[in-house]
Amino acid sequence: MYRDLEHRLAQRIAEFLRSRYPDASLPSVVIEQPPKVELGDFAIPLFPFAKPLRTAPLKIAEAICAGIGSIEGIAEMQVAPPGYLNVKIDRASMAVALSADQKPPAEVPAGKILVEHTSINPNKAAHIGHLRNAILGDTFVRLLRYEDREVDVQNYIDNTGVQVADVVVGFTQIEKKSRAEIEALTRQPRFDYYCWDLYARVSQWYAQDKNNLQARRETLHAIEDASSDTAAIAELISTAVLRRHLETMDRLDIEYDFLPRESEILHLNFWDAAFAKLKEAGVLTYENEGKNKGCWIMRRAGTTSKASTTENAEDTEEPEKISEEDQKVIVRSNGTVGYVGKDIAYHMWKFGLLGRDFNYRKFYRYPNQHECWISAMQGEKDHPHFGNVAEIYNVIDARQSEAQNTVIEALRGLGHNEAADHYTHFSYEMVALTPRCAAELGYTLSEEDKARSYIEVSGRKGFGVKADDLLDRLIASAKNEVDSRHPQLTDAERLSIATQIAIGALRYFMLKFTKQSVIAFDFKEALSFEGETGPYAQYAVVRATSIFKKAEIDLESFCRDVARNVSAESFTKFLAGNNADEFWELWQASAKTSYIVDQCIATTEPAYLAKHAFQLAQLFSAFYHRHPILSEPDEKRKRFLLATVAVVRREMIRTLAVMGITVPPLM
RNA sequence: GGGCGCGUAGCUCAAUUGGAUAGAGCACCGGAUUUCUAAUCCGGUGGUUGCAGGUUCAAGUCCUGCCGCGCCUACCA
Repeated sequence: MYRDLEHRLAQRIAEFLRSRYPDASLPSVVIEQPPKVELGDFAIPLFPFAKPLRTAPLKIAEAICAGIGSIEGIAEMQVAPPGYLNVKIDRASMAVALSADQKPPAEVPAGKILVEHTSINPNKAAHIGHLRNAILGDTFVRLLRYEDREVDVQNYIDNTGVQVADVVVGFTQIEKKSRAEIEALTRQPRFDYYCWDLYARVSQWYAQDKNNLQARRETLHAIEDASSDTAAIAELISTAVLRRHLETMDRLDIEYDFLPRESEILHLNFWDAAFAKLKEAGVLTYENEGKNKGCWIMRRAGTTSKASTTENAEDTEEPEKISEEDQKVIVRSNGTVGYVGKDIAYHMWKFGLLGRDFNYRKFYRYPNQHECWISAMQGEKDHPHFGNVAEIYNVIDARQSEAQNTVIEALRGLGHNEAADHYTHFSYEMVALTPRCAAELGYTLSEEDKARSYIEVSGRKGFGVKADDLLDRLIASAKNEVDSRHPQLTDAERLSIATQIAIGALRYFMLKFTKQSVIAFDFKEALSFEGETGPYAQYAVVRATSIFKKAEIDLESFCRDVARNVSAESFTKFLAGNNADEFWELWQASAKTSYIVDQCIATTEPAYLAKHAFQLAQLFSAFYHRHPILSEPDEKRKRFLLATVAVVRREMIRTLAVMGITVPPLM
């Protein structure tokens, strides 16, 4: 609604200026929000137009104001020094539309979108860093689905890499466990915790004696032979840990559609297909000398050749030499392909550019019956179609941006500029621990670490907060509160509420920071249920609902009735006039949800959504406190206040739902 | 050394991507409920936006140079 109106306004102003000044080349019309509600709903700064039009900004504003005529949905325009045009929405008609939950028709762009997130190495328990990834990714998926885009969610599983090999080494070399014993262990409830500790021990074992690293090399090699016992053990472990990850994420209501695995990328020869194309296009070059002698290399992303900056028309004869430090090894001198190479092949598949496909089988069925598929050597005959998408988003932390850019450059080198342009590295910063938090967890810190503002989590060292532990703590903490507030409920009911609160707190916490900010994790902040938190927003919804409950008004029929029978006049009475701004603020904020969703998608920044949820809740809480509704004697005014609550409540629930947060029946 | 990013209130973070008086939460101080739930609300204290220049009608935001911090920079993934 709001988004639509803003768009129309910008268009009309641009048209007006074009017709008034046909010869001038004009900058685009920027619309922003005035600092205070009294000033209006939209503000157009006219300073950028002063020079091209050779007219003072104020004069331009006056000209628009006087000449533009009426615009549907806009009530009035005002000129504001030193050069703004402030625009007010026709409040009553906007309120009528909002009450009826009208949505202007929007055309949904064609083409499927693939979002890849989570992608945890299946060799240990998920930790808070992985939670940030999964929550950002899942929220982005929900944002896209809110706009009716078709989305596939993929979780890439690196089941043949060093990290899995290390845990295999732990079981076979350190613990001397047999395959049967390991199989029994995988059936333990939290097998991933066992691996967490073991993985840390393996790292220590390597550090003790460099010769121990030989075991890693041998294991890594053995895993590649799918028929070996070692490969079977690796498969056993990685599959069991993967299952645990899916369970952990399911606690947060995060689901996947497809799990492509590195083992299939390897054994279905994706790389061979990609390698041939990359060689043919000259993206990869064979290195004859230096430290990378015998490797197939690519130019490292972000580095530029000296020659290409000048206008060298056609120098394809002589592929220019990449300096050693700008070389990225894709295929090692022993012929094995590295991670980036496999990623290039995988991304060619994503865009349908590889000419090969996975085989698929069912892997995990969610309690809601949703089916999650996995790549396999022998697949099922009937399966959904994955890959071959128009657009991709990879939720991967900022440390991997160079690798991501290398993949994009490879696609460009192959001539797939269209694909490269629709490849978005959804980059975010890591979650680290505050020194206080680390100490709390029982780690001894060096003096140097104590002085830092945060310390990086390390799976290798077993240093971090496990996702399930954090969730358990959040639930326990919320349960304490619910127990004392609602002793009349059954234990199961209280647990269910506490769980919703815990998830609300966690998801909000991970989303309130902008992506590029490192989260210095601290239990005190993460466990907080007050102030700018998920529970604050949930609580606002609960209060809104309880008004209707107490009055024994059925919310749905009330909304239906308002939508059908309300007139603009009945709203005007309360939304116009001098003291109406405090009410209008609620309606205006409620109107913005789609606008905010747009913004989140365009900037790949879900934090704006969290801000929106908080703003709605804050406005509502103040309103709730100031205006007793049920005791309101004026029936018409009471009805207006209820209509206000109903709309704000609806938008809060919607916004929270996009963040993956549900609202408990009471708190 | 090179690449990417960060530096804003005591602490943790925002700032509609260059716009009007830099805003929230926490902490601290003082207040509010016989009322629809106090996981709430209202008020107060708190700022030379790391430093120095520059561009612009307008700079926390862009450019240059410093200072400090983090990450990346393996024939690991």
